[in-house]
Amino acid sequence: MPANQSFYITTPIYYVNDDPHIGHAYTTLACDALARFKRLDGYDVHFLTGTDEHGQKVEKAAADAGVDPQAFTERVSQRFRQLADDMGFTHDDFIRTTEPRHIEAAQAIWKRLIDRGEIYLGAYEGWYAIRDEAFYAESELTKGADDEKLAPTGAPVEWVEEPSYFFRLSAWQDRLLEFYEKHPDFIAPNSRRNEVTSFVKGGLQDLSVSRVSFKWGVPVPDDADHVMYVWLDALTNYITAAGFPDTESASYKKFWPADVHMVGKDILRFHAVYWPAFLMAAELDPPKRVFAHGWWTNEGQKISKTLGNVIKPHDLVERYGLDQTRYFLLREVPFGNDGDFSRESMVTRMNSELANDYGNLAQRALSMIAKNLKGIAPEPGAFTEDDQAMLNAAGELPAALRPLMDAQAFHEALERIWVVIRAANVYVDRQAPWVLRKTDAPRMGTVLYVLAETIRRLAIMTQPFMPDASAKMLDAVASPGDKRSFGDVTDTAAMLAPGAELPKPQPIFPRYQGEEEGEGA
RNA sequence: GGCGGGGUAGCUCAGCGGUAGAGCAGGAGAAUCAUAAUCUCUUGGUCGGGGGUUCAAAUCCCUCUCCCGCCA
Repeated sequence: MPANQSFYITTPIYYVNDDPHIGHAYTTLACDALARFKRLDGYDVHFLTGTDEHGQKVEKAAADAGVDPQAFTERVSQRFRQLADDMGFTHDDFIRTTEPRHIEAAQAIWKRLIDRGEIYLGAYEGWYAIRDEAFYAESELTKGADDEKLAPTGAPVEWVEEPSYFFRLSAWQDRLLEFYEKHPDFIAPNSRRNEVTSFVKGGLQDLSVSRVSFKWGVPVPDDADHVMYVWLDALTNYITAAGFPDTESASYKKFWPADVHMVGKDILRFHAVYWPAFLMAAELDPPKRVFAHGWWTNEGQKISKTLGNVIKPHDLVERYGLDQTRYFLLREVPFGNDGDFSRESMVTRMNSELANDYGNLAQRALSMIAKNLKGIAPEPGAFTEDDQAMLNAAGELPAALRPLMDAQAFHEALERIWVVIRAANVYVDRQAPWVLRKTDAPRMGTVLYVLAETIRRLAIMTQPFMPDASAKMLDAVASPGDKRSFGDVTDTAAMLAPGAELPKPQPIFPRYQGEEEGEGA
C-alpha cells in the first residue's frame, strides 16, 4: 500500500459559454473514476475541475445578455456544477479563472516569464476570428457568402492590428522534443504523441499571449492596456489550484507536477506543447502526463447542434441510471478512441453485463443465503482448491488493475473485473449449492461463503466506476463502511464475518425494459 | 501533398514470427439457486489485394487499395 503518495488529476476548465454535453461528462468521468481508484488505493488525491471564464466571447455574450461579465459567468458556470452533481463526481476543488487566487497566479507566471526574457512586446497583425479566439494565416482562409473571409472552422475573420506580447515559443522547439524523448509517457495515447512531435518538428512560431482588443481577462502586470491571452490564463489554472505562486506551500510541493491532465483531443496541442513550454520557461515543472481521449458519436452520427443530436448527460442518467451510464461510457470504448453511443449497445451492456452477469450473480448467491441460512453469513469449512482459486481470482484484482488504470485503460480494467464475475458464475454452476442443500449442508455453507466473499471483493473493485451500486452491494454483504478500500480486498480483518446478518437481498442492477421506439435525441 | 494509425468471424475488437482468439449476435444442449438470469458445446474468418524474406507470416519487408487522424 502506498503511504502518503499523492495523485493530482485535472479536467480541462470548461468554457462557461458552452452547454455541458457528453464530452464534458466523459472527460470528468474518466478523471473521477481514476481519482476514486487512487483514493481507494491509499493515495492522497487532488482532483480538480472548473470553468474558464475569460475571453472575448464571454465578454460579448454577457454584453448581449445585458449583464456584466462577472454576473454572466456566475450564472452559466453553475451548469457545470450541476453536471458534476448529476454524474456523482468527486472533485476536490472547482476552480474558476475569475477567482482572485487565479488572477494572482496568472500574473505571477507572467512575471516569471517576463523576468526571464521569455515574453516580449511586439505587434500582431493578422486575420482573427472572434468565435475561435484564434488567428489564421491568409492561406488558410476560405470565402463565404458575399466574399466574406472565413476561417477553416467557418468562423468569420477580421483584420486585426494590435500591439501584443509574445511568448518565445520558437525557442522551445528543441527542448520540447528533448522533453518528449525523455518522457515517453508524457503524451497518450501513442498515436497522439506522434502527432504532437511531428507538429513540433514542423517548427514553432512565437505565440501571441496578450490582447488589447477586449478587457475581460487577467490584466497584464504593469501594462494595463493588455489582458492575458486566454490559453496562458486558462492553462495556469492547474498550478493555481496547487497553490502557485507559493511554490513553497505544502500543497504545491505535494501535488505539482500533476500526474494526469485529462483532455479532449481538440485541445491536446495546448496542453502538450504550449503548456510545458510555458512552465519550463518559467522554470516550473511540466506535468507528468497529458491524456487525450476521443469523441462520441450518437447512433453512428457526428454530434452537432445543427443536427440536434446533442447527448445531454442528464438525459442518459435519467433514462438508464447513473451507474449504468458511467459503466457504459467507460466500458464501451477503448479510452483514447472515438466511440459511438447507441441505445442498443447501451441496453445490451446494461442488461447483459450489469443485470445478468454482475447483478444476478449477487442476487442468486445472496438469495440462497437468505432462504437457506436465514440471511446469516455461514461459517466456512476448509476451502477446496476451487474455492481458493475463486477467492484468489478476486483477490488479485487490485494488482491486476493498477497498471491498467495508470495507463487510463478503463475498458480493460472493467473487462478484467468481468473475467472474475464470469468465473464466479461458472463457480456457482459447478458447485451447484442448490444440490448441496440436500446432500451436504455444511459444504453448501462454504460455497455460499466463498461466493459472498467474492462478491465483496468484486464490489470493492467496482466502486470507482459504479459508486452507488457498489456501495449497495457492499451493504448487501455486510461490509463495514470503513473497510472498503483495496487494502481490504484480501485483508482477513475485512473479510465477510461468519455469523454476520445480511440484509434481505434486493436486485441492484435492474434490467432495462423500456420501449425502444423512436429515434434521435 | 507530407507524416502517422488502421483494414482479423455478422458486429465491436484483441493477437503482431510458430499452422486463427474474446465479447455480443446465431445454433444445440444442461441446469433450475437467481433480475427467464446462468452454464456447456457449437456455426462462422483464404487475418484488404498482390509480391518477397523465412523451415515457418495477421505477425517482418515491398507494392497497390480503402478508411481515419495530425500537419500543409
